Amino acid sequence: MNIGEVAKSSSVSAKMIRHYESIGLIRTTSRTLSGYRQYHDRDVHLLRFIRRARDLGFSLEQIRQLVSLWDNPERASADVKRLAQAHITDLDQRIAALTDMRDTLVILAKNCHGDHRPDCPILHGLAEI
Amino acid sequence: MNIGEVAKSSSVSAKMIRHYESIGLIRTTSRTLSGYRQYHDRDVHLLRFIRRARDLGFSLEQIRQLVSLWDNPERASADVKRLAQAHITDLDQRIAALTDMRDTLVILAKNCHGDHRPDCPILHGLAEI
DNA sequence: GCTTGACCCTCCCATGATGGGAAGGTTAAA
DNA sequence: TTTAACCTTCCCATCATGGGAGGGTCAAGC
Repeated sequence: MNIGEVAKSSSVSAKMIRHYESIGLIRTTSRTLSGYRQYHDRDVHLLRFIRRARDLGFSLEQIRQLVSLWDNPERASADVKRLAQAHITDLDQRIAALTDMRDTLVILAKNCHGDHRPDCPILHGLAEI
Repeated sequence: MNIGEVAKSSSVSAKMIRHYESIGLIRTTSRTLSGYRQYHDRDVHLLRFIRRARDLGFSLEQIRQLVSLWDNPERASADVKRLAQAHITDLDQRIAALTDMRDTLVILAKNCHGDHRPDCPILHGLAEI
């Protein structure tokens, strides 16, 4: 399989596949005589795994660890769970931060007439909170 | 005032103040003979305004518009409100995306024993969702 | 008057994940 | 043989922020 086909069936762009190779997240693969990368089914599986981890918001550094656990039949599920829970905590913090922003902004916007007049509690709030 | 004092009282780092100047978010300021930037109280106010807008998650591009509205006594509050509501919508989308990730991950983690055994629904989920 | 430490200056580089695009080689079908 | 659709590497951009090098300036204490 060439990189384009793998990209299509894994939903990871060719650009990203090359990038993941360059940072050592996936192994270098064999090449044809003309230099084209050659892939197999197992590469598609790995890239799908990576893609799903990305979709869940894991960083590439975390994914590196997840892949290594995935690859290791001797792993302890506790190690995986620890990674997942650290990420859940991080997500919770980010959600909380965004929610705080949102709530503040909603309050400010609620008091703004939103008409032709210049007076605006939003600008006021930004200037004087 | 030198840049360090402004940085301290606006909570915007000197590094960022220079950067904001370089991208035209704030005006260039006068200099001493030796080249030190000189600031006044109004600069501190502007930087605090910018800092608060950043704290609410506005992008520098949005802040550029907010600053221009803030500066303009003829503004219509509707323009400010429109900006704010676009940002609220954006925040809501980001919160929803992160919450989806979190919920999926929580479900996966709940079913994971988290012990010494290798079997792990989290890895399973990533490999086969 | 000189040293010293705390400032300030500009310039370049790094982050994290992703994409754009240039310049050029390869393949397969018409 | 042409052509279109591939592939290659390399460099640059995003966004907001910081680190650090290399060097100039200022003020306080001796």
